[in-house]
Amino acid sequence: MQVATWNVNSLAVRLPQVLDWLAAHPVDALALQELKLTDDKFPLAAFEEAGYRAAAHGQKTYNGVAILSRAPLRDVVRNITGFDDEQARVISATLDTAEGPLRLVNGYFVNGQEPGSEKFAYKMRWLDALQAQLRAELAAHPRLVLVGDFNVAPEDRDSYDPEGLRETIHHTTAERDHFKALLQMGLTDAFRMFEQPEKSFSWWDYRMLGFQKNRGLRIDHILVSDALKPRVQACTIDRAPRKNKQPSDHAPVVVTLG
DNA sequence: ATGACCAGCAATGCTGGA
Repeated sequence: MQVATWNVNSLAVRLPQVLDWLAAHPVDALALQELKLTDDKFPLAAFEEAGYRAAAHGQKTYNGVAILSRAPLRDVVRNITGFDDEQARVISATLDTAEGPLRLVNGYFVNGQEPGSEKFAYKMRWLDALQAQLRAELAAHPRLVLVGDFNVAPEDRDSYDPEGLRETIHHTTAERDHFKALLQMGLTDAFRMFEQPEKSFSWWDYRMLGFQKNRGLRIDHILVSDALKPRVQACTIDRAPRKNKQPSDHAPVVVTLG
């Protein structure tokens, strides 16, 4: 089976591209971020016609996440339990797949703008809360996948300019330590289980010909639990949608589980 | 040297993204 993640930067604008992509890549589940729309505007019928069930957690203008799944969804949890948050950034669900239940946690991690800022402090608090949530989720659901836009480039090789951008947003030691903490609780970065091309990125700035010059970051990730790790067969970034007219600035990431 | 793009909201200029 295949699970994918994609920050679409407005589902209202990107819906046709998402449907086109699903037609070409009929993944079993797709996690979306940055819907930028309320749940009453979520295009459920269009996804159902494409063969997917869906659970969404949206808000006006900003953020918003959703899970699409061919298999039935249950036990949907919105946001982080016990963490009071105005922003719609997390949705979790159990997928009843043919291979058994799979817990999918989909996050649109806080950007954080600039180290030292109030938004960065919120990012750190949010990451602390997410860690606690994931410990509980992992204890309850050994077969777990954490996906989304992490807004963290975990290592130097995940950035087009690791020296020039050292300790700037997405590159700080504090953010990378949070990412490492996720790995230490028994999650594995599926992309790095395989040999990958150098300068593999999942996001490119709209400005400065970022994509054309491959000046990007790898900030969209798929982490698998220990129970699922032996089943991971491939993990790739699909750069093709970034070449579309009116593209999202992010590309989809896809994991194949045996 | 600087800023350069895109989306939403709302009303033309701002916020936020990364």
